Amino acid sequence: MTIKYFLFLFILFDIIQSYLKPCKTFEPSSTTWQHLTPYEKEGLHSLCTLLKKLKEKSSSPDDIVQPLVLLESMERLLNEHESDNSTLSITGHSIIHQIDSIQGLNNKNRGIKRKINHSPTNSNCSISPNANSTKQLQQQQQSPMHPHYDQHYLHQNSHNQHHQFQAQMQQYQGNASLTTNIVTLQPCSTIMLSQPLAGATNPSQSSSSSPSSSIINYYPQQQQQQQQHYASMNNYHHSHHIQQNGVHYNHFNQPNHMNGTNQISNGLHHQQSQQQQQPQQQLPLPSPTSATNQNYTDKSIAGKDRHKRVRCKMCEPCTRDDCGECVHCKDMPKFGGVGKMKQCCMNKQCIAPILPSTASCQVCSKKKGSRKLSQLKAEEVLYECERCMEIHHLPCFHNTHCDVPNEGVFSDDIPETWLCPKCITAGAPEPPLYKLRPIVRRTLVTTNKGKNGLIELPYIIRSANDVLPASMQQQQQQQQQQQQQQPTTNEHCSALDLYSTDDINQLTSDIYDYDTIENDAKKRRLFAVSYSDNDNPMSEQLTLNTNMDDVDNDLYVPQMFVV
DNA sequence: AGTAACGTTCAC
DNA sequence: GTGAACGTTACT
Ligand SMILES: [Zn+2]
Ligand SMILES: [Zn+2]
Ligand SMILES: [Zn+2]
Ligand SMILES: [Zn+2]
Repeated sequence: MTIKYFLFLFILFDIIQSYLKPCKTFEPSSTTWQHLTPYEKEGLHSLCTLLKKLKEKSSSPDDIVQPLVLLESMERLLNEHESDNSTLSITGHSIIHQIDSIQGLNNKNRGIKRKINHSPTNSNCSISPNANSTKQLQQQQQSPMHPHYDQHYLHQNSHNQHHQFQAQMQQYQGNASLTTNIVTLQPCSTIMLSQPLAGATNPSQSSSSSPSSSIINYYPQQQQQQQQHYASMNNYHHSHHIQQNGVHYNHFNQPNHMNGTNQISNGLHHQQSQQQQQPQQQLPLPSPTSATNQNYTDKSIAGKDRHKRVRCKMCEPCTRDDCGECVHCKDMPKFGGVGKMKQCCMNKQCIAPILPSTASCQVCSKKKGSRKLSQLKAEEVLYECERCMEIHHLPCFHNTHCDVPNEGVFSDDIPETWLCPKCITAGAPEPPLYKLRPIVRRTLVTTNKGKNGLIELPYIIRSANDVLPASMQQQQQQQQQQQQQQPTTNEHCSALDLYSTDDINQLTSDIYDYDTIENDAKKRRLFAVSYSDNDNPMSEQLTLNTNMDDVDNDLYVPQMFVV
């Protein structure tokens, strides 16, 4: 016991000695004076007392070579740090959350400044650039600061951290030519480095666009509550049942509220939608009425009605490894990033996104489950409508919508996707690409399908005499089928024909491994065509039962099905 | 519970 | 129009 005890003591002494050594050369007035925390002082004090006692008993540990000297230095340290300000010592709280510019370096303030809940109790303290009053700092923690420090953020509860921050900033100001790096490693320590961490960033160069800012914080700011507005796509169907002939279309009230995916947006953005009835019109009209943001917020829709698509894990990109080089990889913790972007590696974007196993039929509520597509019987396959986003088993759909005259049309590009008879009947206009799910849109873009990957409305667009007798419909279906097999005018064009050179450049510029993806897409198209050539799909459809187990066919819904 | 990453929101 | 951020969903 005693041995352990002394060993412990010795280690403590050692640590304290080495820790305090650098401080001896500074005066308390120096800006680099290291203030001790109350705990350090308390511990030092008790150690000091203990060593004194031991010495009086002449039983000081053998491992302490010069107990007297040690005792002296400890006492001196205690004296020197008598008046230390504990608020300037290490507090365990990170004081800097985002600093991109120091003294005009890297002035650009990047990243999102989320709109803060404007409640006065909000404790976030992004610093307002034009706030000059320091009173508010004490009143609320909305921390305005010296204007010089705008674009910098403090954490909450930062009255004392404010001092810390200023103390550190003073060092910068005092050493205009010297670049000192503050690295907040974790909430309990802030370490000052005299050189940049990675690479030898020349301080004199850092006024340029060097991405490595002088202060690096590995701990992001306390996360603000992000109020997400899920104007669920399922909003769409709420009025759907009401109107049979009218066209429901999501119109755009918020042209600036768009949907981006990190780095892979290809210029197509998803807009917030609101349902609107547009009787007998094909084209969406922007609503003249001003809808507020609240119109888009429907928290009742949260949760189960929100479903997403997931990667198939079987296509070629899905089987790749994280490249470790793209922005998303670099953001991942496993590659040393902080994990803010939370996106899949750009090199392994799925080209056949599927419904998740949790997706369920809107009629019978049965879940898809973890079975592969090829293991399901045809009537067990769930299909999501490309436009209304509803998910149904085909039998369930027809059981509940027997009044809907048209037949569904299936996508040959996106698994488990169709254009439901309701939407066909309603003549829902083709959604712009940016209204698709990012993962779906990406697939269409990377396979060079673009808008041609969208399912076309079969009848209504073509002829004015829409209402056809059932037999005629049957005929037309067959025609459609044929047209699909012998590609339609649209598909007839090679993908390159469909885009201007500029478009191609636009498309290709963002695609990481474009050639590979394009080859995959070609293979897929070939496969789809060959499949539908073999049999007469028309006669097979209803009894199909997806007996394609010998082919690895999980990813690809064959060409056009007619239900 | 922990991790991956999708979809929405927002700043620029 | 574009990309970062981040809440949320899906998977393990
Ligand atoms: Zn990557
Ligand atoms: Zn995939
Ligand atoms: Zn069902
Ligand atoms: Zn639909």
